[in-house]
Amino acid sequence: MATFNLEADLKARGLVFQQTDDELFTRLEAQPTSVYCGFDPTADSLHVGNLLMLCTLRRFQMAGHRPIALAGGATGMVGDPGGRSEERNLLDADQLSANLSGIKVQLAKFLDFTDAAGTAKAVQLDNASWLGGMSILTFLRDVGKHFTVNEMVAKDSVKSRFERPDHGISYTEFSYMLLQAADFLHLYKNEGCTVQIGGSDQWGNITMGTSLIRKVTGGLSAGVTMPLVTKADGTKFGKSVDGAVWLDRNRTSPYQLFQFFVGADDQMVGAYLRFFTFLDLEEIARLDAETKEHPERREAQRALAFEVTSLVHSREDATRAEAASVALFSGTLAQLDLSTLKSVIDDVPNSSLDRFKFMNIRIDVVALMVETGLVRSKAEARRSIEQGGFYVNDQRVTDAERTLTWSDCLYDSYLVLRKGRRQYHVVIVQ
RNA sequence: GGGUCCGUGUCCGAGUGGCCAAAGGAAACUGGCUGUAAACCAGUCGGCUCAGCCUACGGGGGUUCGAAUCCCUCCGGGCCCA
Repeated sequence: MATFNLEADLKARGLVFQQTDDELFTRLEAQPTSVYCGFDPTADSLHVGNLLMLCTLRRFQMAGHRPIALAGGATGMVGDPGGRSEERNLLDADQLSANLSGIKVQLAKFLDFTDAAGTAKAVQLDNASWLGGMSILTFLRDVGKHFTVNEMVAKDSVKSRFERPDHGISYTEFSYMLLQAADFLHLYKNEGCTVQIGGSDQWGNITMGTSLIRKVTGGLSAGVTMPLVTKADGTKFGKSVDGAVWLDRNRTSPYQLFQFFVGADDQMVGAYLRFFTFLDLEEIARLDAETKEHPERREAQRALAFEVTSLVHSREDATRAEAASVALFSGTLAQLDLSTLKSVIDDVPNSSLDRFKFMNIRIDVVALMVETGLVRSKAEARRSIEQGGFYVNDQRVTDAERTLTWSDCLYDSYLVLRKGRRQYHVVIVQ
């Protein structure tokens, strides 16, 4: 721990996008503090978009600081005006607490919430517990009074809304930055929290907080933002065929998570390794070189996928996901022995089919594709077949009218369906 | 409260009585080339019992042989005035 240099590590990894002042890391080195980062509790799971903050918070904890994962139970109802957000719905108490506990499990994979962490023991707080009961007058007097509308209007998040002629911004959303500033002030006063971290889109909100703290208490606080994670073409990171990539295994299986990262661009894989893994920098530099020399080996991507899957799920899950990937992408599916095939199935999207039913009738391929969820409609299924993009046990299906019988099964029990290059689904006949 | 403009497919955005399942762009999917990469090229991109039919242009109602397009009304949003 003592040897871990936070500033050097963060900067070497390209994690520091902006920082409020130059001395902040010096102060951090001299004195452990509490660091906070907000997470949106609108679902019971986080997604890969949250990964950067999770990892960064962990790096702070590694350096001896106390991470505070703030669930925006209150602010989550309001909505940050930055994105294309629409007015949020209020979460009811039951839903919120379910979400919080789901998220807590995931946070615990990255942060140490146990006493073993000593003074750096992580905590999860919900801002509804202080903002929820605050009266509007208290808020206006203690928070609103310290800001001019002029400066609020100048924030990028707000400005962009003004510039869109077809959409305005509600007063509620306009207030968001003040609520976040109030959070920081609360944490500063009650939790000894002097640093807030966030994505680069949070810069404006963070500086509102540091400035509120200065005005109210005269105290010094700071903020650090991380770069926006993108794909090589600059588009949004974190979407796959089925939408968001979740950290919850029931929403996105370890295999799917592994696959998501294995598909990383050559151009970005080095940055992702620095962001999302705890491999040391020499090892990452080695992988960079490997990518340059033998990109086709995808060694960096494999390492990335393995590390992230290990972090989010477990080492065992990562090993299994990797084995499943090797088996499916080795190109010799039909030659796989039964035990290998069996061991792979659980990790790949799968479904089962009743054996008796299957023995008596022929199964329409198109219908099967829809049932497995590989396609959303029969039309899409036909299209996929017409375009030569559908395979059963590695054999391209050329006829949309094709039906399957028991004899098409591998080892009398399995149908390995594939759409396109890499979307697999195993049907188990039992 | 008054005036005015707007609400189109996943998103952006044309269309202002028939030629509209609706231009164009983006995203996405598939194929080709590769390395489970990117770029590039090609195709696809509402659904179905698929040469036909159904559903769709904020909701509902109406005019018309015929409406995304016209009228009424409701909902939502922008701007201006009070």
